[in-house]
Amino acid sequence: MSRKISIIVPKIEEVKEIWDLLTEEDRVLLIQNANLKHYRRNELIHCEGDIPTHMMILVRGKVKIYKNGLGGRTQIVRMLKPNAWFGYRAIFSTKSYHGYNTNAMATEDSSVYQIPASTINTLLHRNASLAYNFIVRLADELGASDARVVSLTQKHVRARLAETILFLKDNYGFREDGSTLDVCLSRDDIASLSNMTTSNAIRTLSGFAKEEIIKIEGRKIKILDEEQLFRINKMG
Amino acid sequence: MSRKISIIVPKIEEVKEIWDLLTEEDRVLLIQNANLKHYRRNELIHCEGDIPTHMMILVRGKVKIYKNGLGGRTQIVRMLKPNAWFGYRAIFSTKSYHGYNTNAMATEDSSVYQIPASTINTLLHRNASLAYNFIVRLADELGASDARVVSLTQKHVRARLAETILFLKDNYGFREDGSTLDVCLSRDDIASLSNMTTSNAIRTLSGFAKEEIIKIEGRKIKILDEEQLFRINKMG
DNA sequence: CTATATTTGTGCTGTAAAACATATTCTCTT
DNA sequence: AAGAGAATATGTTTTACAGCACAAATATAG
Repeated sequence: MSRKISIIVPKIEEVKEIWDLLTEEDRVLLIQNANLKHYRRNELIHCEGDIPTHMMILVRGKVKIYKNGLGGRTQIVRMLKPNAWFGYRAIFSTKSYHGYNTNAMATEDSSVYQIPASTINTLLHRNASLAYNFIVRLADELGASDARVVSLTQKHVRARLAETILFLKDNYGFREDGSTLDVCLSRDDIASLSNMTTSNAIRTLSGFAKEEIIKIEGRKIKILDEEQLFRINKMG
Repeated sequence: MSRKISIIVPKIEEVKEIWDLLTEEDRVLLIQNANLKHYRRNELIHCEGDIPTHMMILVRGKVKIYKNGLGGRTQIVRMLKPNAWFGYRAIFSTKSYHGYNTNAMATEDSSVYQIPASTINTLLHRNASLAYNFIVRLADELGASDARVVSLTQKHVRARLAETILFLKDNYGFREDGSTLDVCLSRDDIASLSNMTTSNAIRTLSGFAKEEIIKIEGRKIKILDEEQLFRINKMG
């Protein structure tokens, strides 16, 4: 049974990160072409191999970007929060003739503006500030990705999990209580973020709980001792 | 004792990848500001923490970009060949107030054009084609970096080493004989590329040699059975 | 041209984390 | 509300690979 629910999302004009960079002419083009889409939790937004036709701006919800690895193992490469742009890397890459090389899935109900690749390319070629903004975004993401290579290959499970928890805190922040992460992920997703098996994510997580570094209540994670998480992240 | 040796490098005008995108005015600015520098084998070009002041274009030699990981372990994140641009990510990133987060070292005698960050920023803000070119480069590198995360974390040593050998072949190609890699790296560098210990790189490399997949002669690697390398890279 | 350091090559040992096995609890669907 | 299928939890076994020790071969310097 489907029930009508009113979903509140910002208008494209309210997505300051992009709007403020545009000229009047650009804005008209964007409004004419931006298209809002809604996704439910666990719905796939795009898939490895799909031909990228749109850039997307997440305006509500949370999205995971992940790759399918060997033997069904998946690796989350990015986690998005509202106002994040995504799906644009594949548009630009010379190496994307085989389509996206990541999957995007809503980890909670989400809304997304879709902007055709052609519109983006038009805007980029006539708006240097926008182009520069893309360069900065890509540079940041590349820096993060390079850093991830080292963390995920060299750190031990405890350090990797601590890093994941701290990342989730930095990215999504806390709820009203000031200590519970404002994001709910399955143990499996936490494992994919931290490059470990689900068993190990569960085990290590409950280890942290026993040491009173965190408190777990279902999928809610409350940080009790952030200092200690820093230490584990650094020292192992 | 220093002996004068004439080093042959292309003029900045001959670096087509950038020159062709520039207007007459841009070209004047570039020539006025580009500065050629030479580095000997194993010389450090920039270092983690250094404040990035220049973008660089490698015009002769080979350079490794690497990160210092835990306990002295290093991780090579990119290997450059002539005409590669580097050092530009750190210029753009909003997260680089602590300087570069990678090191760059010449793995053989190399020459590099240095272009001040200010010059690059001026060019980017008035030349949309150049900006777009940067976007494409960054998008490609980001795609490669994301792929690397999965390869290095999920594949086994044999597969990782096979991937490294195939990468070196794609990146640097063969010598005149059509089968010897046109690049000489220490076992240590091969290990850093493949995320394994030096011992394991040596062991696995001589394993491949025993299986007649490759032939090793000091640091020279000759590919005997590329098909088999593909298979090992894919299947493990 | 020695002397010292670095790189390369092998074997052995220990261990972190994957793989597997099995409950138990949660959460969808009908 | 009941039953099926996920997701969570925890213990046991296995193994891939790091870590170490040491020898031989190269490279570098004095």
